[in-house]
Amino acid sequence: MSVQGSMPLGEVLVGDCVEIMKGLPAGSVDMIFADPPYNLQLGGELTRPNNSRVDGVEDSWDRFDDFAAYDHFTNAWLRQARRLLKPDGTLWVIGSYHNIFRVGAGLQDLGFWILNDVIWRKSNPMPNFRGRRFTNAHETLIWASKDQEANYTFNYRSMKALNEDLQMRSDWFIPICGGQERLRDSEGKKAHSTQKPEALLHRCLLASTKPGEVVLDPFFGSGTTGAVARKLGRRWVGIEREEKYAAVARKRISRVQPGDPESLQITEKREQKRVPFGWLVERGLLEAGTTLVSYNGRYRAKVRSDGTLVTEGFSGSIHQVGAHVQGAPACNGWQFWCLNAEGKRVPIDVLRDKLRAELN
Amino acid sequence: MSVQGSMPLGEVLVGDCVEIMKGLPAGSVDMIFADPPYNLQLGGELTRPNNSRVDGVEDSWDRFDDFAAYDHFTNAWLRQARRLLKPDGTLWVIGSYHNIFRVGAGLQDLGFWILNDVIWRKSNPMPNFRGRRFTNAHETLIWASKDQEANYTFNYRSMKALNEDLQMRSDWFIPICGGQERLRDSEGKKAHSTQKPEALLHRCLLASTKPGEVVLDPFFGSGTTGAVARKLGRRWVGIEREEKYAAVARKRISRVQPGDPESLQITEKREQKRVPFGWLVERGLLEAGTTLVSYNGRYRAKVRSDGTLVTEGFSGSIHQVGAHVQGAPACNGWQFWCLNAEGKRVPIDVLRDKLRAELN
DNA sequence: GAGCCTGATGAATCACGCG
DNA sequence: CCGCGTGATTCATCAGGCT
Repeated sequence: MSVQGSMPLGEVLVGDCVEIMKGLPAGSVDMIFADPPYNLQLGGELTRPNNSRVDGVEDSWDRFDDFAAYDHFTNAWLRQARRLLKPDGTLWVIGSYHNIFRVGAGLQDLGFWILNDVIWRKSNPMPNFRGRRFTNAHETLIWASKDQEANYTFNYRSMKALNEDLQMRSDWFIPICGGQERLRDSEGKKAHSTQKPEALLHRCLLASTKPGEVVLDPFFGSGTTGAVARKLGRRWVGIEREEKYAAVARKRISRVQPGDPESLQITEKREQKRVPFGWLVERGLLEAGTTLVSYNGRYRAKVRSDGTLVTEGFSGSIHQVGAHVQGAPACNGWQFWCLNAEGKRVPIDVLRDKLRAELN
Repeated sequence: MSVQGSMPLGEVLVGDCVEIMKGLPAGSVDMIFADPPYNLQLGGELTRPNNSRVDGVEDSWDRFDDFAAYDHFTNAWLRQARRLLKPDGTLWVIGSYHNIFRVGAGLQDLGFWILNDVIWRKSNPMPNFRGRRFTNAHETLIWASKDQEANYTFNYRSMKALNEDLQMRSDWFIPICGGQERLRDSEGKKAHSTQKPEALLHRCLLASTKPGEVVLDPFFGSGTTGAVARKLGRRWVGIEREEKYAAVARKRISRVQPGDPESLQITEKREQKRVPFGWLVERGLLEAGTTLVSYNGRYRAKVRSDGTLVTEGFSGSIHQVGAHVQGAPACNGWQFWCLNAEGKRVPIDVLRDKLRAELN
C-alpha cells in the first residue's frame, strides 16, 4: 500500500499520473477533468492538397500498441480517479471517436453513472483535405458521477443563464483554441499540441463545481484546467508527465488573476433558505382569511392563521391543498396559488422572495 | 452451418435479427443501418411540471439484465453484420450515451474501422424537466468500414452540395420525427416508440451508397430505412422482431413513390472520365509552349506538345514536375499548376472541366 | 380565413433533507 | 435507514378549437 499524503493544492505534479494518483488521499477531490491521450492511429503523415504538412498529434505519449494496451491504461487511471473522488464528486472526460467509446465503456464498467455526453462543436475545425469523410467538427465529453445514487452538483440556473434563459443543451458551440489564447514557444510553435479552449473548461467547471472546491486534472498539459479553476475561484491540482509542459502551465497559471469571491457567488434556487408559508401570515405579509386563487383561476382556498389553506372539505399545506384540488400527486403551492393584485394573478412565491430579502 | 439463401430484397423478415442474418449470404450487402435497442434503464415514472406523465420507452425489447448481457447481444449482431457486408461496405449505428460507447468499443474490437462519429443535433428535444442535467439534445451515429484498407463509398460532392457547398460536418441539425411524418395507430398513439426522421436516413444513404445498392436494416421498426431507400432508388432488406411493426413498415413503404433514376443520378468527381493532360494540348485548349505557374507563384514550367511539362533540368507529367519542384513526394498537378488569366492565377483544372463538358 | 389560445408530446438513465 | 413533507421543474412543435 502506498503512503498517501495530503492534497498538494495549486501544484503541478510531474510524473506518471497513475502512480502519482496512488499517492494522493482517497475521497479528496470534488471534480476531475481528464483529457487523456487520444490513441490516434495516424498512418504516416497527413498532408494538405498542396503538400504542406499537417502538424498532427504524433508525440510519443499518444502511441499505444493496440486497443488492449489502451484499455489497460484507461482502466488504471479511471480506477484511481474513482478512488480520489468524493462520493458526490463527478468526472469529465474528453475524447474523439478514436478513444471515447473505449473510455465510456470502461468507466461504465467501473460503476460510474453517465449523467450526460456533451458535444463540443468546433466553430473552426480542420477541413477533411482528402474529401473522403465528413469534416470531423466535434469532440465528445462524458460527464459522470461515481454511482447512480450520488447527489452530484449541477448549477442549473447558471447554465440556463449562460444560454439566454433556456436550458443548456448537450451540444456546445465553442471555437478551438487559437489566436492570443494559444500558448506558443519563442519560435512561435504551439507549446502543446492539444491545448483546450478556456471557454470549454469554464463551462464544465461552472456547471459542476462550487467555488473553493477541489479540481484535479491528471493530464494537465498546458494547464487550461488550472488556469480556469483559478479564474473561477476553484482549487486545483495538476498531474503532467513532462516537465516541459508542467513549466508552461505553472507560468501560465501564475499570470491568471484569481476571481474575486463576491462575483463568483451564485445561488441556485434549491439552495435558498427554507421559508415556511406560515411565516408570511406571522409577519403580516398575508392576512388570515385572504382568498387565494389557483394560477389558472379554477380553484380557490382561504388562508388560515396557522399557515394552512382550507377549501371545500379539505385543508392542509399550500402544497397539499393544491395537489388535492387538481387531483394531482404533487404540487408546488408557491407557484400554484396566486393573489389577485391589480387585476392580475401573482404567485405567492413573490411574497416569499420579499420575506427572504427582509430576513437577510 | 446454416443454409444461406439469397437476399430477399424488398422484404421485411420477421424474427430474431441474429438468427435471420445467419441465414443470409455473406458479402451481399453494401450498407447496414442499425438502430439497436438503447438499453435505457429507466427508473420510475417521470412527470412534467404540469404533472402530465412522460411516455417513456418501456418496451420489452429495450430491457437487458446488465451490461454483460447487452454486450453479448451487441457482439452477436455486429458479427453477423460484418459477415454480410461486402468488403467495401459500411456500417451505420445510432445510439445514445446509454449504449453507444459499448457499441463503438465492440465494433472496434471486431476490426471495424471508424470513419466518423456523427452527431444528430435535435432541433426540438424533450427538455430536462427536473433541471438536474443538461438537456439531452443529441444522439450519436457511428459510421465504419470493415477495415482500415476498405475502399468505401463517400459521395463527397453530394454532401457538399447539401451543405451550401461547404464540406458536410460531423454535426447534423435535424428535427425529431413528429407531425405528419410520425406514424400513428387508429387511436392516435405512436405506432413505434422510436421512429427516426426520414431526413436522417436520407443523409446517411445519400452519403454512403449508390443507386441500386443493397441496404440492410436489422432493427427495422417502422421501416424508415426502407422508405428512404425506396425513395432514393436503393434496394433494401429489413429484419424486425415483431410482426406488428413489420406490418406497419410494409404498408408504409408500399406507399412510397420510388425515385426516378435520372433525378437520383449524382456526379462525384472521382467517377468522372479520366482526361489526360495531353488531351488539352491535342484539342487546342492549351498550346504547346505555354508557361504554367504554380498556385503560389514560386515555380514555372513549360507545356510540351506531348502533354509533358519541362522546367530547369527536369521534365515529366504535370504531377511529377509539381512534386519535383517542391521536393514533395506527390502533387496534384491539376490544382498545383495555373494559367495567368486576366491577372489572376487559375488552376488548369478549369480547362479539364471545360473539356469534359465538350466530351459529353 | 387569419390569428390566437390551449393542450399534447417527444429514445429520459430527471429531489432531497429531516426526523 | 426509511418514510414523509416540502417544493423545484419545460422547449419546440403541432393539432384543434375559438374569436
